[in-house]
Amino acid sequence: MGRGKIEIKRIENSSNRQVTYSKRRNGILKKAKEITVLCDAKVSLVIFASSGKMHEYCSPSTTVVDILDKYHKSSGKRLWDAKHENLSNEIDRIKKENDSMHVKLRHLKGEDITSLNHKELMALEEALENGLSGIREKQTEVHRMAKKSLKMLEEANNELSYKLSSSGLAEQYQQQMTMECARDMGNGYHHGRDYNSQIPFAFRVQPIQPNLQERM
Amino acid sequence: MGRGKIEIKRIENSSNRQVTYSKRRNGILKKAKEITVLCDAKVSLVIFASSGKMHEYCSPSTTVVDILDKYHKSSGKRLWDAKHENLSNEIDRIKKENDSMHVKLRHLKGEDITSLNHKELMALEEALENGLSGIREKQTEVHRMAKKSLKMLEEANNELSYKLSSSGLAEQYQQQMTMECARDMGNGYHHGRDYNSQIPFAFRVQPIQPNLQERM
DNA sequence: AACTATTTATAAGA
DNA sequence: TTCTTATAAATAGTT
Repeated sequence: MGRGKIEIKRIENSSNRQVTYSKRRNGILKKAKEITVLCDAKVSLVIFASSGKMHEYCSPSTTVVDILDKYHKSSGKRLWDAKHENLSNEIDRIKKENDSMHVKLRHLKGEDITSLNHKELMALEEALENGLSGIREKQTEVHRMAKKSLKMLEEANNELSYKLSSSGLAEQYQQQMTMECARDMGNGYHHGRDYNSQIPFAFRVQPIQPNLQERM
Repeated sequence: MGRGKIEIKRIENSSNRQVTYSKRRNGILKKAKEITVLCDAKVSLVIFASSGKMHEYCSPSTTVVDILDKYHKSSGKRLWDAKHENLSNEIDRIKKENDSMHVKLRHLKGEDITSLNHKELMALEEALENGLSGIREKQTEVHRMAKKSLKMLEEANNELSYKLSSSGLAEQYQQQMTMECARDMGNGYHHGRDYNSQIPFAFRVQPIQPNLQERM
């Protein structure tokens, strides 16, 4: 429909193609609007030029999503499923990982080990021993730090007490108590006891290193 | 374009409307195909008649999903996000669970424990000790079962040997060796050794309980 | 569903 | 891009 008849095949001249695209695109959009009004139809039209630029039309009072939902139902073609598939696969993958970790955790806690064979039990035992030794090492270190910190506190307290006494406001009690506490703490690492619980609350002092308390 | 000009407004006569719909729908579909071929365009066209019947066109070598994916990116309109939200939320939830289990597993293996405080270390230690005792218990049990199974084998072997010898085909060697093996196994549970390795291969016999070997 | 008078879309040119 | 216009194509009303 124009000055000459054209064959329906790709227009090789790029600028002609662009012009024709623009005209025909407008034509289709117009037709889409018309059929919508004339015939009560619902239309979803999305056009991409080869350049990548997009135009769309969608009947008033609906959305592309609505149309596609209907499309989905009507065609039986699984529109969303393709998109969902990736997510679903990922969920499956993660769930599997999750389950296997769950099992491992339970095994490490000594639960559900009835189904394990000898080799697996040996591996578990070794893992647990390694874990335990690592943790005890860490605890020893924590204890060492606690002792060190206490020593520093003790010294600080001594100094303060000295200053207090020499300033005429002598107060021996606190210094004495602090020293007693430090002595008690010196007897090595008490497995399973809280150091803090061994110091009367009234004499607990903020550690010099900030946040040290949290790491105990 | 026809015998008379028409106003673009809803066609009230239902059968006229239906006829016009059918004609124009074909027109649009044809135009969509043409622009696809002529101009290298990608088109997704979905039309619903007021009756609910659907027609669609989609450029060759793509799918509606492809087009809509591009639409999605181009328009910035969140087409399936609503649909995906649930799945995405689930993924997030599971991933979090996953991460926390990962951390727990590493802790139980004695890794990444630098950030733990004293209380947490104590709890870990206890968990590991519990796990270890559970597993050692289990191993003891496995060992007991192995011994029992061996004893049964021994008896079976004795019986077989007896039958062999009394049938005139006396063969003492195997019986003797089997008894030696059993004696060696009687000295309690050897931590970290494989029972099977203590039995000369030639004299290993299928256990009476099926699959027992697997559970060792 | 076909026909056809008309309207509409658009190819080519400017 | 936009306008113009000759012509092809679409289609409204009819059969």
